[in-house]
Amino acid sequence: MEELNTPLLMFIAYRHAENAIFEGLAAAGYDDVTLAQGRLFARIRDEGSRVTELAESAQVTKQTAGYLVDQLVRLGYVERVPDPRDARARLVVPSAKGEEVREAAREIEKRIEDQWRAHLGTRRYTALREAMVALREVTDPWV
Amino acid sequence: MEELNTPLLMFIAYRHAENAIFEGLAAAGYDDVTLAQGRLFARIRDEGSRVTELAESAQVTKQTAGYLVDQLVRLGYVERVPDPRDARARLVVPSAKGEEVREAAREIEKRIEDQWRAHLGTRRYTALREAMVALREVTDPWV
DNA sequence: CTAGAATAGTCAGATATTCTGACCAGATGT
DNA sequence: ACATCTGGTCAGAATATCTGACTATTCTAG
Repeated sequence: MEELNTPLLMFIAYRHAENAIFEGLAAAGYDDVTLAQGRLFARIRDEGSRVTELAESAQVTKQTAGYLVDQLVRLGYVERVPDPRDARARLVVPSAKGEEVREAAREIEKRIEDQWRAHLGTRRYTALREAMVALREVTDPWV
Repeated sequence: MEELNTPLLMFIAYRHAENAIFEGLAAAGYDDVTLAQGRLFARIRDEGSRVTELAESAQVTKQTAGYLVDQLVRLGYVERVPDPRDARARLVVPSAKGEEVREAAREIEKRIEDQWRAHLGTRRYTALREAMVALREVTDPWV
């Protein structure tokens, strides 16, 4: 096994989890969502998110974000509701079906983390997670 | 700051590094490569890689990989040479210009890892890296 | 050694994703 | 109240990606 750089190692692990979640959801019947739609969907906060927020957090243009939200609306996973705090804005919130998906995704995600914890041992896994949280301070402009 | 799941934390860090490298290369004059091309390019091994290998490692179809390699050839970053071991196959190898880019990218990547190490402290950073390498055993089908 | 299966890669055509530029309506600051 | 900023959309183009079909070469089991 070659010596890969650290960011790439992180990407490998991330993508593994993403694949597992995507495939798990498809197996559970949620097979009409594409990866791009799913990535955006995963960014929606519980209270709902604005299109602009989603665009920033997923690092796409707001046009792209809007386009993907349209499709999620059509598929019945989210709804657009007015944002009471700003008449220009609308909040993208998960529908009932969307909440089901979120729950299912969280379930799978939890299984993956459990697998990782089992593989590394609780001590190392906790340290890893803690280090990733700390790293976010220098890697996430949205903190 | 909310509690993000571990895979997403990894993605955030990865993308930060990817952005920095992409922007750094653009600033150094390599501004004609797209992200998709760059991602594929980053997978090319020193000895050269086959299109099929690149496709597998980047998780795209071989058609897509071939399409991106075509563009990299046209931009002068890689060449296709016959694979002496298999007359069906051709190896994608970096050109002289491609080697320059690789070197520049490695340079930036190193600076990022140095920054991370400085932020976490050598002890935690080393532990993080070591954990990521170990994690690869359960997340990378290509190990 | 040879037929059949597998592998490396390409061509063609369709779909999905993403971008740039222009624009509107509501909010904010002086 | 005027200019500016912000949230979002519309239109059109470029990029990336896929599925399906195909050729050429290699591998494998008789």
